Amino acid sequence: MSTSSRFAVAVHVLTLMAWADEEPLKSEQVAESVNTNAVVIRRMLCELAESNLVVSQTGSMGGSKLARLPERITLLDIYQAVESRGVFSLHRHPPNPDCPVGVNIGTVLNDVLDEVDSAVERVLANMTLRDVVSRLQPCVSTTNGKRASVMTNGKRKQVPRVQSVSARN
Amino acid sequence: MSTSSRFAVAVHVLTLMAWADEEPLKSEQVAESVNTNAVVIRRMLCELAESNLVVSQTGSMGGSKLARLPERITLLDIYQAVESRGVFSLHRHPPNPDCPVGVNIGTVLNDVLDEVDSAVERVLANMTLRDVVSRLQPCVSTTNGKRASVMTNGKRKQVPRVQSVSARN
DNA sequence: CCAACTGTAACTATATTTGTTACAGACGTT
DNA sequence: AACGTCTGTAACAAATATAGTTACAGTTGG
Repeated sequence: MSTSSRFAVAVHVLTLMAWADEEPLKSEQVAESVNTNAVVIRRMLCELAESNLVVSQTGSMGGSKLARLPERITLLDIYQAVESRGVFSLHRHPPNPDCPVGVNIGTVLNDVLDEVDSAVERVLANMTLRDVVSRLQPCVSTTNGKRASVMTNGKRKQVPRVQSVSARN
Repeated sequence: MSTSSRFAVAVHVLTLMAWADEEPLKSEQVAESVNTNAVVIRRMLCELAESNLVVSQTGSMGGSKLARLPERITLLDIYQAVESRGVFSLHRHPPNPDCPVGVNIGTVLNDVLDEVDSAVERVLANMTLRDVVSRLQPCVSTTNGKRASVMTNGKRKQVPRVQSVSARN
């Protein structure tokens, strides 16, 4: 149903910034981790900035970092920042108002879909960026007890853009 | 996020059949209420039939009706019949595996998205087609205490296909 | 002043859903 | 058995939405 990976990418981006602590990240660096174009990232960063989740600085030595601590950013904040519409859509064209069902199904469906949306939001409200970073930690190999840097600086091979193997895609 | 109205349409279609009781409906009648093409409806009916929610009969005097009573069809059944994928998608292209965040964010996100999906399913499992019909009733004007028929038989004007006014679209 | 950034517009590419036309096959009716 | 009315389905066109690209103005540190 969702054809959008905006939420996933937004969480990824902000997780990078939480990981980087206070150091501002350049859109180019972020794009390399997400494996997409830097403009796509900058567009998303603008939305996240509008919702006061990140602050960006223009100019040389610029970049973006979290606007507040990771424990104060919930996944609901992120969701609301980048996914405007609810989980489901109603009919593309309005049903026939001359049909007793068609004329009223929208009202009933809206109630149901609102319940669904609320349930989603409740789940997302219960997890913070900090939680995401914590869940990430055990997977990451560290050589010296300190975090590995977000990205190495050297040139890296482009990751091939094959279809993800995840069952979700 | 969801660009698909499949769930909404499926609920609409099945509600029509619940409303029509045992009388089989033709795809053309259903399409008129939904305000779309009959082939779109037939395609969906095939999916609903595969999930054993409706039974269809070919040939003259054919049509489709519910495979079981409305109180034994949950919205979750409908959702699973017509919406294959979860609520959110992961990255369109896999993240950079050379980045400590990129390599593991998918795993963490999958856990979160599974939680979201479960929450959605719990909500949908708690409502049946019968409930939808009940919620519909108070809105429908009946002239004699009996239900109005699903659609009048006469020619009707085509409903203009303007954008729905619902905030959800 | 220059180089390195962000912000943003305009456009293309890709993916997905929806709508349409066409037709084979099923099945009552006559 | 022929006919008209249905479903099932293929093949394709249109509409919509997301993602990716190029280009460039404006900001800022050095």
